Amino acid sequence: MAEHGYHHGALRQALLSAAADVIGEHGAGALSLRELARRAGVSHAAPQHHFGDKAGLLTAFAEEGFARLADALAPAGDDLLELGVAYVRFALGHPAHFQVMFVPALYRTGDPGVAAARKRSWEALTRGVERQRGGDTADGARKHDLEDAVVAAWSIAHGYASLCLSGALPAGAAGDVDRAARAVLGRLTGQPG
Amino acid sequence: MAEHGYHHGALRQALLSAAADVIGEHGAGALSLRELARRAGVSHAAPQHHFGDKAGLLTAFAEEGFARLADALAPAGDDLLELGVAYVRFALGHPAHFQVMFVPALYRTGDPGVAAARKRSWEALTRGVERQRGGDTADGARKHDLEDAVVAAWSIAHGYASLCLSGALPAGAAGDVDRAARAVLGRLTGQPG
DNA sequence: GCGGGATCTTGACACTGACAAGATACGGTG
DNA sequence: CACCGTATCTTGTCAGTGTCAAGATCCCGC
Repeated sequence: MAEHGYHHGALRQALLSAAADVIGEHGAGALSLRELARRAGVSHAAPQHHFGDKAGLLTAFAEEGFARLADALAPAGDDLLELGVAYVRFALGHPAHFQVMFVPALYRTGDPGVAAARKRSWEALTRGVERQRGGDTADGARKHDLEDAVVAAWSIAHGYASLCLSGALPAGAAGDVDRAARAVLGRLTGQPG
Repeated sequence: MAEHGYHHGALRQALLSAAADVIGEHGAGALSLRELARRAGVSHAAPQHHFGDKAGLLTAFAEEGFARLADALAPAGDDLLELGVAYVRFALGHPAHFQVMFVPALYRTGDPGVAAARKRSWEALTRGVERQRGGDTADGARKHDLEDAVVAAWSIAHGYASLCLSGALPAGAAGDVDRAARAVLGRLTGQPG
């Protein structure tokens, strides 16, 4: 599985994996195709064949992220609070992916693969809100209201995750992710304490 | 005020201003000191005298951002909803600053100036939550609860702003920022419609 | 009016992303 | 098995960038 002379065998995945390490440690700005090639033990231009250019690599990286997010959200079913907790857990568990996914300047957001994976995630979120609100979304007014509710739920989960990752929060949340996330996200769904 | 032969006169501010343009258009990753120098009409190494290195420039840029955020939050007083709206309005009105401020890998987050400006912003946010909850924060349990409430409020405002900027939201919010923000942020403070 | 420090320039070096052309390995076809 | 086409990887090159070092120019206080 390694040490082939010429062909690496699984270079594409190796590069994506190395990218997660680098971005997680030093941020997306410090990412270098040549550094990834070095880590994978191939020549400096090898990545180009698989991804075309840097944006191509990050596009694949973002797609991988959205796919994993949708997978991480699935077990939560349609329980809104659990969806939020799963969202936060994904962000803190895959900081590099999360970081890239929401910076459109880094990759080609219109890429079909990315769009499909992103749609899966959005649908998982929407399902949770629909269920919590009773499920009747027939008339326009209620539909508009539903969208606001989805955005609100997504916002608080996304914002909490972002603030955690950016180190802006006054520590605390470090150890017990789920509990802290629940305490914050619970504010939205009703239970105040 | 311009066209000096050797001395630019206000290079530092000109560079920060140019940085806002570039980052706003092409993202922080596309920022180039040489490009900034070109836009300011100075030589390629001129920025170094004012900022030392790229991280130095972005540190100054982030500090400017936090200072402007604190200023933008001040008029909202201690009205929690208005604070949230002001926060979102700042983010959408200063996308470049907002984008840099919350990516610690880009600059020196420990810089004294940055820390001070950030503290001002945090205090403005906390004030709003304290007032909405009645003001009694004496005993420990309630204090802990207060912190959760601050984080929740900050999270939803920050998350909504981030999602808007990342283009992840299904359009809509574009035209009427204040209304859309109010509809979303209102979910947290109680009024459901 | 002059000296010193702040401001800017010029020149250089290593590193990066991208391109082009060539080398090597793999898989199917005869 | 021999062969060829293609996917994969390499080597070489170029412009652009960040950073450093040394020098030029300007402004202010004395």
